[in-house]
Amino acid sequence: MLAAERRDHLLGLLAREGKIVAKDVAAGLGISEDSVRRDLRDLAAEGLCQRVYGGALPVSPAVAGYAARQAVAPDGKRKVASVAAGLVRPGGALILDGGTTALAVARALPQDLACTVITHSPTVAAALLDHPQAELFLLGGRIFKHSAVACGAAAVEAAQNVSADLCLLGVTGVHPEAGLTTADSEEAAMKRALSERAADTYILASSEKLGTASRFRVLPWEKVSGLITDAARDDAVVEQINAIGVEVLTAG
Amino acid sequence: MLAAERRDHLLGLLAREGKIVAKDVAAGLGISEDSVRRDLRDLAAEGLCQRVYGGALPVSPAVAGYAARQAVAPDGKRKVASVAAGLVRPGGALILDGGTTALAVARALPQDLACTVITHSPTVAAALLDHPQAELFLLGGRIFKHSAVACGAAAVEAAQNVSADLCLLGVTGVHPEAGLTTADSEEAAMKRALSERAADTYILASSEKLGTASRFRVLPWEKVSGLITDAARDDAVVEQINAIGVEVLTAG
DNA sequence: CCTGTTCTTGCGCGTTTTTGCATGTACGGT
DNA sequence: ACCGTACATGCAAAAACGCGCAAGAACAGG
Repeated sequence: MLAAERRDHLLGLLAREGKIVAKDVAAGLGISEDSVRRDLRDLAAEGLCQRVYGGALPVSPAVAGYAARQAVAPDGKRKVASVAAGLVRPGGALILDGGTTALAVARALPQDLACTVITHSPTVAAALLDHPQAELFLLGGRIFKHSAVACGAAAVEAAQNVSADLCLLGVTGVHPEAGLTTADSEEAAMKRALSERAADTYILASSEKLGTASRFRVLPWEKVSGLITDAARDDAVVEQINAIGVEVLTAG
Repeated sequence: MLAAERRDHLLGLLAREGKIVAKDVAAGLGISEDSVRRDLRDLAAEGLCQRVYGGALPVSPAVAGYAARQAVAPDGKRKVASVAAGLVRPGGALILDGGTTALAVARALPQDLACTVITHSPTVAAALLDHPQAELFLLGGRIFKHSAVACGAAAVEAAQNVSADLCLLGVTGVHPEAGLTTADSEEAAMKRALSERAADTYILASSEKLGTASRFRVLPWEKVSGLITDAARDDAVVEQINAIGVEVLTAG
């Protein structure tokens, strides 16, 4: 049994049955549970499955979690969102990323703020429908369920036709050396495209993202105007980022 | 039964039935009530449910979802949506309009239907995020707030790049002579553009729309494959439309 | 063909997580 | 106010996990 063959088998099983129990697979294939666990760990690192105690589940449950997650914005994200919302000038144009933090920003925008918001996230767009003064522009494309945003060639192309004063990006990894990273390459490309269409780019990073890195790089620090976080001003990672020359806005 | 799987099951149950009774679930799954209680406590800690004596409730009526929200949708629209959802073939491609009736269709689509849905409505897109098998394509453009859909030149242009088997359109006026009409010219143009990209176009029309006409024409009857309504089969307007040669699907 | 290296795989071992049960406490209906 | 039920907590057994290690296979280069 080839290793790659085994991984395919696991993915097939996952798609067919909706779950994987490490013990059963090991017994069925006559290999050790360790190998199964190792494979599962690798697949999870590539975002192809979700590792859970006892086996693995498809990544899609993460989507179900998304709808539920957006109901309650953790305190950290709310603080970050509030600071970010303060950066938006009346009459200005804002490019707003997708994800839970960006959604929190949308909700934190003053109800009667007159500005233009450009987004590739249907949930962000839906959240801004009740801002009567806000002009909304939606970037279309194939929707990546994982994070509920439009990505891919069509979305990047659509982004080329807009420009703005400010771009607020969410990422999954913020690291002094690795820069800004995210788990999906398409998403990374999309965020890059958005950033290039704005005069200034600020990163939304609740404290748990600091010091971590994901697989795909979004931007190097040079392309970023600032970082918005709820971490303490004397946090080790915050100080390192400050030393690079990036403005850090802390939400105490 | 994996622990994570059990938690998903609980969340699903919560969304479907609007409540969880710890005892029943424990009996149904053949596990101890303690495990159920522990799971509920964890979910509550993450803000995914509200713990109550005896079980749990959704964190907010909005998340309760589906069962509750659909009850909010007027009965007529729900019936129309249900019939419309039945027209969608597995593996097929559907162009879905915006508006409350189209949103009801999105919610009426089977959770695990594998199909492609193209829409210019961020709310429809958001509603379909939890359909793991559905491929979603969003048409971008300037958002018209009153109906919450992308319209205008960019949106029409984006629509030119897609095609589908079926297009489901909502309108505000359905009249035997005036044809299909709506209140906004941009929206009318957008609906026209969508209709042209699909092999078949069906109109979603709850009974109160029948016999009325709005300012801007969307389509003449010749361009329409059928009408889906909750009006009676022997309704005067329905019979007139039938006489024109348009298929009328009634949702008894 | 031989050798050193790298990668994979299975196993042992200590650690962590889960789970059902028992106990005492808090709650809600009657 | 009382009684049954639901609850939290502590506990111990079992399962799952991660890590390090060593044997073996595959591989590259001389």
